[in-house]
Amino acid sequence: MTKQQQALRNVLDKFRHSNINIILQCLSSTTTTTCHARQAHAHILKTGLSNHVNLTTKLLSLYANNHCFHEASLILDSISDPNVFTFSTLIHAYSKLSRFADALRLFSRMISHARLLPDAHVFPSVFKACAGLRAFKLGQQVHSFASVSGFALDSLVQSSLLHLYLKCDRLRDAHNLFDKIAQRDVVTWSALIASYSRRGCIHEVEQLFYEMRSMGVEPNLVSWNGMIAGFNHSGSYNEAVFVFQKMHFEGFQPDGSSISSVLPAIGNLEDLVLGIQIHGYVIKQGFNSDKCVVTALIDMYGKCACTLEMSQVFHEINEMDIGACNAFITGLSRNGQVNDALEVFRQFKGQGMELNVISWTSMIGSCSQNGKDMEALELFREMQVVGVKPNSVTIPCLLPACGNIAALMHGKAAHCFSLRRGFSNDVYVGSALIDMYANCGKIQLSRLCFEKMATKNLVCWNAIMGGYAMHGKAKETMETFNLMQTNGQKPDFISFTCVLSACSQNGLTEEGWYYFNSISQEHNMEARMEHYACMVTLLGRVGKLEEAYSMIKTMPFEPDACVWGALLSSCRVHSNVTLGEIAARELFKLEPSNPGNYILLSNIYASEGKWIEVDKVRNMMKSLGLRKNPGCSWIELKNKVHMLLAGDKSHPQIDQIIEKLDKLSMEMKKLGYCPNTDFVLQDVEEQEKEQILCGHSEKLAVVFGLLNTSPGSPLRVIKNLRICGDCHAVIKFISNFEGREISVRDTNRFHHFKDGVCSCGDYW
DNA sequence: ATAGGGTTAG
Repeated sequence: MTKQQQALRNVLDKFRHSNINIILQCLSSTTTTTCHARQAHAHILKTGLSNHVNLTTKLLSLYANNHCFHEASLILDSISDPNVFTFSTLIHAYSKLSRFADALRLFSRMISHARLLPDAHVFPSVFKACAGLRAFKLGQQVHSFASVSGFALDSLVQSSLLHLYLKCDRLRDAHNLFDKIAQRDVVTWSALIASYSRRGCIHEVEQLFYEMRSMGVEPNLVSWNGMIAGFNHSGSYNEAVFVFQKMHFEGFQPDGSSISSVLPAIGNLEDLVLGIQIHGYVIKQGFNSDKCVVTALIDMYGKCACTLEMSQVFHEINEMDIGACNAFITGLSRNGQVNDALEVFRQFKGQGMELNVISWTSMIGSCSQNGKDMEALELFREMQVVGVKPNSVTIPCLLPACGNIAALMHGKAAHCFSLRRGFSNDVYVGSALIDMYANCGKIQLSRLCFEKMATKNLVCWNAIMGGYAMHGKAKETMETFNLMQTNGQKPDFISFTCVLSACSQNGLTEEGWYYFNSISQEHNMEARMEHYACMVTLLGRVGKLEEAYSMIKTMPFEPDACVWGALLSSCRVHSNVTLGEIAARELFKLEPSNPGNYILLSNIYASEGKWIEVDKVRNMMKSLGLRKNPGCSWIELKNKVHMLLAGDKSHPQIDQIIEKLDKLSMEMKKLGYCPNTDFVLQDVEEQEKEQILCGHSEKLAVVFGLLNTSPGSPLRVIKNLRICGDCHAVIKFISNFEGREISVRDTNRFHHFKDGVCSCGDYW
């Protein structure tokens, strides 16, 4: 080869080199596919430039960023003399694509086998890998190594170490480090803001935001987004929307992150108008391919009860995403379509969709909130069979299902599971356990759980008080109520409902008035509907019907069916026709098709011998098509029941009751009627009722199961059976009612009672 | 080649 030829070759090489270099540079700044990487690779091989480290490093990066880690590591191995650049590139790619263990392995290979001294640039990727694996100790070792290598004060190293601390929940260490960092730029500040915002510490977020401004660091889009997310996590939805608008006003164009942070807030505020505006913006800006944005949109429409719009957004998705599916499932069950949700869930599963812990948890939660308790238990089992690990959120979703059907063994199993997995200190898990044990009739175990909890928040205190109240333990409820305040925990409206409910069940008028008045006088809060309802029940129970009525009249809001129902059932007990008529009239307006109200009124008339009025109510029911209800024919039957029960009213025994019921139902059947459970126990005192029920739950379930009852009655029985703690009886009982309709309001009332929120009404 | 942000379950 002549010198000229050699020179020409060099020029050509250089030309090719810069050519490929330009191509690779272009590729690295755009979205590429594996195909691009292969073409570039072929080009490099053809031109014989594969010994140029800078070119192969770029190629390696191209492969790695397209998830072709096998090719990338082959290239690394093929380079005879790899430098820090090459290693860093691959480490960075591993970290970026969440292959944290691979990143750390390669880092270790670089410093031990290749004996290369890293520069400061590689540390952010390594710390990110440690953070991703929550490997705090390993991170500290890497930090020591960085310090020995002379990078201790490098701002890159410090910032990424801060990130590691934050990800590993070392907030205090992070703050100390933050104070030491000399050059705090917008990235450092934003990292801290984001970390506090994830925890919902909105005061810290606000403070940091304004502190950074006063230090002359102007917040960027990421800082703003962190602030929006912070308000969102802390439940300050109005503020989240306000900050979003303010950010826009200050000239920042919201990006996908801003949208997905603000949409949940809009959904929680049910501000559909704003939600639709944001949807428009999403379409205009082309964010509808962003998975988080789409998920947040589905969630928002679900929260605004727009199921059609929600389905539309969901079905327009090109590439299915588990987040969107989960939001869709929850959206359906949130809007009372739990059967559809279950069907969709099964479909996803059948299609081989990889359901995650959120999918299973939300489905379990939907079932246990909608009376599908057995399904919830089955799903919990199934998720573990397919290898999805339940987490600390799954347990509080599952436990209500155990409580609803008094499935004590399942509840205990979930409790043990929580202990093993270390969830038992979680306040949500603890409160759900307290609630579950109370529902299964094991109030002592509730108490034990409560006492074992290291930290107690308002929810825990309310849970134990609700348990006591449910078991009619007024003394314990009041003691706990006082204790929570000496422990510095302020009561909320639920706490008051618990204590008032306990007072009302036990007829403690004086105490009831004291707590009721203290709501506004001592605690500067306003009494809510349920508090008034408790008071009406209490006054009604002790026979102060006029006082109860004047309470209703002076209520600052329109009384609901629970309040009038409480008055009506008291009127039944104390045979007050005048007030009974008033209450019934209101109830007929509020719930025209609830037969229970008509029955109660006719009960009152009958007890006063007003047979003409009884007939009128009966005709009213007939004209409304409520004929089928067994209560219609109650007068003839009631006398028979009373005759039958008269003999041993003081201490009735279950066997005798069953016997009488048998006789009764035969009599009734002869007359062409079915007995109503309300007959059986209506004149028995509460305390006695529990005595009767206790220990005889199964028999009772069988008896009641045979009866054709009004909608309220099965709920009453379920409650009593739950307090007996007899799972089998409850299940048997529920299965008797499968397919029969229990109205939504009844179910709500039932749930209200369960939460200790409502003690009123004619059912309990 | 270089750090920071978002969604869905209580």
